[in-house]
Amino acid sequence: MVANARTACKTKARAGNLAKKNARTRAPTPPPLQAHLGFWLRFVSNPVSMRFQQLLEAKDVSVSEWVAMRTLWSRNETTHADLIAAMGMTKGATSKVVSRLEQKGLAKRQRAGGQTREQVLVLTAAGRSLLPLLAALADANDEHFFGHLRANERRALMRTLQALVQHHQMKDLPTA
Amino acid sequence: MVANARTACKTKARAGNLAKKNARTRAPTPPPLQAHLGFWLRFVSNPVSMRFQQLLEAKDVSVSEWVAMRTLWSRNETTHADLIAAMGMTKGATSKVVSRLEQKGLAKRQRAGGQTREQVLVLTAAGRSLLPLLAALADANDEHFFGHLRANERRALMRTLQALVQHHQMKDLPTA
DNA sequence: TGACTCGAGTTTCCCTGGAAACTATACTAC
DNA sequence: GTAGTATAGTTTCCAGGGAAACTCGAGTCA
Repeated sequence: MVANARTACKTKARAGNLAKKNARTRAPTPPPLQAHLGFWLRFVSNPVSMRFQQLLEAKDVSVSEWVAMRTLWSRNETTHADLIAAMGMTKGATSKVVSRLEQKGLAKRQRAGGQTREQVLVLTAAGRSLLPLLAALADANDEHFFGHLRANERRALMRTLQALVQHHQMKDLPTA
Repeated sequence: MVANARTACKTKARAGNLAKKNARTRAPTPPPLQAHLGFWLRFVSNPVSMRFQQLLEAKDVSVSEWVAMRTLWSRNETTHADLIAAMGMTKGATSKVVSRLEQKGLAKRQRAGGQTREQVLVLTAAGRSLLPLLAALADANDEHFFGHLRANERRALMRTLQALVQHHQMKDLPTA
């Protein structure tokens, strides 16, 4: 119970009492992990991401680097702020991703025209030529996991997920 | 191109040539991130997990600790090996989770009967009394994200995800 | 019994991301 | 112009997980 005192310190006596009460009244067995949709989402999402990560590894690129590169590809000029918003990571983490891309020679930081302090980020030639390969890996990974679904099943799943994003106004890009 | 040499070193000239060819032939714009189901899965899964993580934080428990605790709850005797399999983490990471639980007084390592080196892991009284609270948070989180769906929509989503698990024989528990 | 091997669990090292402190540039007010 | 403030981006520190080295108890075979 020692360490639990630390636990309780945030929720104060209320939580402690509740816990005691639950123990005393023999609360029914709580629902299993598998009862939650969140569980299954992650259960599926994890291996999908992990496999993609392994595919990218052969090209010495991480998933977040891929996301950043694909984001830069779409736009002529991307500011660091844009990238932060697009990637849904903190600015610190984003900065580090850009630094890694720069080290690998796949992207460059550039000062915007009028000496502003904002940066413009662009893919290098190497980055642009590598990107289609990475995109192919992304396609292959999706195909591997979802290729056996019928077209309407895939659409249904995608629509469901998009509807959730819409409904909850989720805005962050998944990155890791 | 400097760092890219490093990239190419694994895939050798083949990849390099392919990249060059793609650049030369003006490959069509690769599909956007949003074209992939994997993307949407993670897009939804991430905030769900993150919100759950925040809920758990108030009880000073992490998601992986919750998974471990919920796993221990279900069984009378769980060996460390069982837990590793159930959590889908490496044994090193699992060991650390158990250590944290032990420090917090929520679980205990015990030697199995005959002096074997295998451990049996059990929740402490504190752990058992805390668990229903955590389970309630899991329920609340699921309700928050999926409560607005109709029962048949929820079932459809869950069945789809479970079918994917089945089809690909995914076995790892999501943990982070 | 003693040397060897096997394998359960721990520890160490490294990587990545978040939080927050920090730096430095640009803008505002005077 | 100069002081003060806001903010773009970087750096530092910390936590958690994977990989792999390591430790040590438990069998095996001579």
